[in-house]
Amino acid sequence: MDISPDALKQVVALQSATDDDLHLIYKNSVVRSVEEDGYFFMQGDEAAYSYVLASGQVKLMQSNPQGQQVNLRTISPWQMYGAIGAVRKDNPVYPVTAQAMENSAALAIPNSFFRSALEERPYLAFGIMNQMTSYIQEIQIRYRELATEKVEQRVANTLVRLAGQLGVRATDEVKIELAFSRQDVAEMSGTTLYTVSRLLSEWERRGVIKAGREKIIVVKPHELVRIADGKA
Amino acid sequence: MDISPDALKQVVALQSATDDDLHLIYKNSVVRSVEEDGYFFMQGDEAAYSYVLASGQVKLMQSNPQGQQVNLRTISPWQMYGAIGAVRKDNPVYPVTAQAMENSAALAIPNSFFRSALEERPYLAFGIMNQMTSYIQEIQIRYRELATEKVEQRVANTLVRLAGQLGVRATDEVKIELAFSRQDVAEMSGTTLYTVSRLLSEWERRGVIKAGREKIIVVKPHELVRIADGKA
DNA sequence: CTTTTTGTTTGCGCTGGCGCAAAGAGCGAT
DNA sequence: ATCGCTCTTTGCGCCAGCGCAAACAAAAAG
Repeated sequence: MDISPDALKQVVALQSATDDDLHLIYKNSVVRSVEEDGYFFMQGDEAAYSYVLASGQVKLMQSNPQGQQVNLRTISPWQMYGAIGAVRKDNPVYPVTAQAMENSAALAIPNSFFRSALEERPYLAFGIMNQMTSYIQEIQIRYRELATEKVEQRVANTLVRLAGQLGVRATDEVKIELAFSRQDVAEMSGTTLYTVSRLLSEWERRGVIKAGREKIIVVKPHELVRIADGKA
Repeated sequence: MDISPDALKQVVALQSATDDDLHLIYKNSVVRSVEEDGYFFMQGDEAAYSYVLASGQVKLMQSNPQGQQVNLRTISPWQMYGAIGAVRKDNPVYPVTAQAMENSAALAIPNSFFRSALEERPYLAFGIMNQMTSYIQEIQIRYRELATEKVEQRVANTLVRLAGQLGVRATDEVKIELAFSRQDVAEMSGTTLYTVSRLLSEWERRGVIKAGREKIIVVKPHELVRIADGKA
């Protein structure tokens, strides 16, 4: 994997870093490659590194003692993750598990270093705080949806969100392609694989999406939004 | 309301602030009093101030377009809230509504000032980031609970959490008193007032709690925890 | 003390969504 | 081409939890 200090300019959380800063971060970090289905870290592990994804795709999830799990976030290249431990001195433990959805590589920044960098450069902290507030806002909205909306709306919302964040627009019309299993979508929507399957089937019948094995093509995004809003 | 710079030492988010810092913050702020059921700010308002609660109790909630709402957080004195706008330059808008549950007073810190204070004093930013990470961890757990656990467990969990955060221990045994309506608890647990009522009735029959009008006394906390864990 | 307001309880019927089970389909490996 | 693995679909039965409605209870107002 080729990661250069220059590539780090794409990292939103580090947007106000200087070239020197990025070089320093780069020099103090190591690259970690994880193959599909492997883990960057597990919930409960000591949080020693913050990560910047360079290639592949990673999902952050949380499980309860019984092993049921929810997907909290999907990470695409040049997003930072696992940075919670960079801030806390006390019990720096990852609160989530980071699993590679495909072969992935990431820059692992030692928190001891990252922490002192933040202490010396307030403008870096703002980048991190901005990311945190964005995430807080998103998860609060999702929390509200989970509490107040019904499954159909939540699944539609999940697709809309995914399409916006990491959908690949196909050539002609407004087709947006997503690579997720029914189980994945269920864990993102707080429902079951069966219910997701039934909903996708119905939407396919209506021509809103096209479904395949671990693939969902959104044909009429606008219609999905209507469903998400409860107007269908 | 008497708020002194010294009192601000109790604010966890400002724990590493110097006396001078606290004085400066104090001098640049104003006190806002809001009576019961009044609002400090509404979801969507321009986020011009960060608040530190001095007295009373405030709940942070979010509503959807249809007006259904969820309670995200309950603020007790010397907690900071509404600080999301302090960090973001772009669209500083409160993502939640802050409503007083009783007559309350808070120190309103102008974000323009607070922001520059953070820029100049990295150690202050760490206090804020710490608060943010704590909150992220809590809401992620609650999100998972909402997605994977059943109502009985969630309501029990809500009571356990409330008891831990702001329960007042009664003299003798381990009684913990809480002042919330069934509706409040429902909005914190992602369920309905009816279901909460039914559950509380049953638990009262079993002697786990004592219920009153806008009052819940936890008699056997340990038993509640068992229910929350799904072992009852 | 009486009235009004606000919060609580509980019976009842309904249904959204769960989850088993079994069949079907897509994809990689040999 | 065929096998085998994994993911998906769908019929079916079930029940947790919703929400109306009406009675009840505790405060607050007058």
